[in-house]
Amino acid sequence: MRENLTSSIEDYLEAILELCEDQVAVRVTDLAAKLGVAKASVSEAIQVLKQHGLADQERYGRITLTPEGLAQAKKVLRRHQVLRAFLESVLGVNPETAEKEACLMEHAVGPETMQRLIAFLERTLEQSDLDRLPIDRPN
Amino acid sequence: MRENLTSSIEDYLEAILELCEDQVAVRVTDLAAKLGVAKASVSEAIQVLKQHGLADQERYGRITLTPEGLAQAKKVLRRHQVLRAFLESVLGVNPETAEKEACLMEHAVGPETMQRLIAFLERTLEQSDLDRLPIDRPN
DNA sequence: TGGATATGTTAGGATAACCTTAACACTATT
DNA sequence: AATAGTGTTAAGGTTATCCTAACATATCCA
Repeated sequence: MRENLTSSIEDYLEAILELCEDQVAVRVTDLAAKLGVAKASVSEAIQVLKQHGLADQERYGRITLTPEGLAQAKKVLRRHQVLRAFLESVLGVNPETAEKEACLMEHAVGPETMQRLIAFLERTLEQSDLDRLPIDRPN
Repeated sequence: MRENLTSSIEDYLEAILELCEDQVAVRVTDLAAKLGVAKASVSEAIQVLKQHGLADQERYGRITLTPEGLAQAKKVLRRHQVLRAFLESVLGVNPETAEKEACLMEHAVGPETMQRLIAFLERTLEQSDLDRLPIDRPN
């Protein structure tokens, strides 16, 4: 189950995590709305996540992440946030652009780069900026 | 002709430019070797580049870039180099990883980010590092 | 409790972007 | 002009997306 995920599947994973935060259980409908795709597309993607052991869902039920799926999702989300913070707070890129490009770049950076980028931000940014980055060390 | 290029097509463009540098004229065979694909795949990609007005090639002839194609290719190559320099010289990422990830990220960053990243490097890096970045201002 | 409404699944396709091999068409070299 | 190298084309495969429409289940409330 450790093959690489496609960008799109990583996006689904990330979206599930984001929805979890305020809604506990994630519904196909909400995911579809958030990602702007048909419910059928979500159902398909969930099958893929299940095959990878990253999500669970019983028939007609809500979607949850497995522990492994949660870990993966957090990594993706963190990559996103760290990249956005870099673009916005270090480079001064327009927030909208930063958001959009972080979304694309998040699928390209590996663990080494992430670790180093975080270290860089920690010695560069104000504490107030860092506080807005939920960087749980273990992930 | 100003639609977006796919990552793959940008890669072809970049490779053509790189081959141009030492070989003047670029052959299908060389491109195929460089990119690790069949010659047929190169022929196909060239058709796409032609449709976009980015490359010229007469039947059975060598490949050249149009002025527009050259400009585009330079942009892609520069994005690559700037990103690699950032990863390697600022973050200290392993050169091989930096190269690989720059290759993925180069398709994700827009002009604003590029401009700001270059400015950042200019105030951060040693002159000796900057010298190795062929940054023609106009592009 | 039994419809109405919302939600989720499945089947069937469409599209796009890749790639390949094999056969053929040129070109160039000797 | 024969050979070896180079480029093209045709035909097809794969994979990852997405969609619509029809159906299945669940939920809610009158």
